[in-house]
Amino acid sequence: RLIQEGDAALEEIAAELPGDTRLPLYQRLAEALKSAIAGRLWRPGDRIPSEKDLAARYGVAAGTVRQAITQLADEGLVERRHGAGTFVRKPAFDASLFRFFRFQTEGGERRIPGSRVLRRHVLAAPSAVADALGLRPETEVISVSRLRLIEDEPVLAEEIWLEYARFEAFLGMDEAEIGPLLYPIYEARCGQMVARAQECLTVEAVDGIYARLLRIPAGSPVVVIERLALGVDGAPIEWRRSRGRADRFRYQVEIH
Amino acid sequence: RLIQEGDAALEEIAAELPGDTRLPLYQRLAEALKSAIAGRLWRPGDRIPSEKDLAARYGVAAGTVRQAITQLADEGLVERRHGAGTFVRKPAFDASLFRFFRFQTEGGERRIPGSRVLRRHVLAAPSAVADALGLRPETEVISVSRLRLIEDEPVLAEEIWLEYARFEAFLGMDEAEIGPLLYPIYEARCGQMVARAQECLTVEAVDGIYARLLRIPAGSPVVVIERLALGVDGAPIEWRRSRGRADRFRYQVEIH
DNA sequence: GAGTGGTCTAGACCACATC
DNA sequence: ATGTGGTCTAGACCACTCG
Repeated sequence: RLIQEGDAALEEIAAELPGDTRLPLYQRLAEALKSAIAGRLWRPGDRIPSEKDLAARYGVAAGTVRQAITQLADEGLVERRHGAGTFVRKPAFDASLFRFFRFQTEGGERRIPGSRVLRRHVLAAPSAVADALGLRPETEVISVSRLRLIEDEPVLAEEIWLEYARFEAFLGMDEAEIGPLLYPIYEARCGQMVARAQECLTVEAVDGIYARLLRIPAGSPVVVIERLALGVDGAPIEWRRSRGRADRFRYQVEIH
Repeated sequence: RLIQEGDAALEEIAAELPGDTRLPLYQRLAEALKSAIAGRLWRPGDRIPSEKDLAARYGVAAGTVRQAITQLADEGLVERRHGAGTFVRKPAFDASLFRFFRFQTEGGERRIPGSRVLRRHVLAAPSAVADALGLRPETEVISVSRLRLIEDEPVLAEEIWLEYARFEAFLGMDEAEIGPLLYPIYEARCGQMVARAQECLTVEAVDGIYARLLRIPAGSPVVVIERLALGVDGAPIEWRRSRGRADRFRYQVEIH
């Protein structure tokens, strides 16, 4: 069957997929699949329907489904396994931040630092925070202070900002319930799934408060990492500023 | 320069696809296209033959050519322009390094810093250099010291290492001929084309020599950028270590 | 208008994972 | 043995660029 402008059959099929009909089919399909993941219809670890199934369900060619899934795979939302199926990926961003640092734990293995939440409270968003999170000024936000340690040695001091309306459940949690990784908690308790993040790295001289937290002399250089975590739909979820000792910083990039 | 029918360069390419027959067709085709770029049959800025042409010349389906070119595009070797053609990209890595730094030139515009070559000489490769460049120990290499400045203010001190056998021509150049960007020179004078690079960033306290070059107090923090530049075939071409003031450092990443 | 890349279809066969 | 993703073909039409 040939597809032509004004084809009645196409109109019918296209109506099943949401979004601007002028957009390519595979992009609208990709959006539909993302919604299914964002809406937790398909959860991390799940196998999604086969490409053939999806093609039949949406009434498109297998190649089109393939193109849509390729986009999800490129964005890291999904993982293909030859012969087995396509699976929703479990995000693990907290671990990725620590690729930036070398924490010599005797053997030099990579470990997820422990976490100590120092403070959680609610306040009207400072303008920088409202800006980053895309909120109206004065929206209520949660501020979290947190120290991360390896073998009782502080390696990173973090301030974390969350929209109160979305993260009220986090505020109610007992401190003992909060493990070293926050994103699984966001997902389980608050229904907020982090899909990707942007980070900005700079170097500063550390001030008194953070010097004390990190147990280094005031004025020592620290690497500052500002992170904006985004949901599957691209909306900001969390804004975070972390400080770590510059003398342990190490970061690798590929340039293309 | 356009690649045209009857072009000698094109004739040479039209042949059987080399490589392991067990590999997917599109990968062997991608390799063949890369060779044409590495061998400078198609040069930066050139338009390569159309997908249809390539399909006909290699006797494969258009979709297979498309898949191969997609791979080159993903690797940044080539750029597609809808309706116009597919073009070999001109690499511009020297500029990309300077995205890491903010150089406030009054108006805040982005500028390529000037270059002052301080020293060029030949010696037996130190083991770290031989390692990085994949050379046998004691191979002769060229060491280059270089300072980069904006409005007469030093912003970056670089040490650069090149294999003597490949870069003899560079050593013979007059200092006045050497502009701020080295990679175009490598390409024009030495036939060495940089396709991509790996960088590793750390923070150090600056020692006396570099402090003097950068005109900052000894012991100030500097960001150290180690770069390994690779050719189209993935072989190491240049190893470089640059030092810049930490207080002007700024770097942004997307995490997926 | 001619030529280019971009989207989409339909179907074949293969390599791999799982049962 | 069955079903999955991976490769490949052949051809249609669309959207865009350029002379």
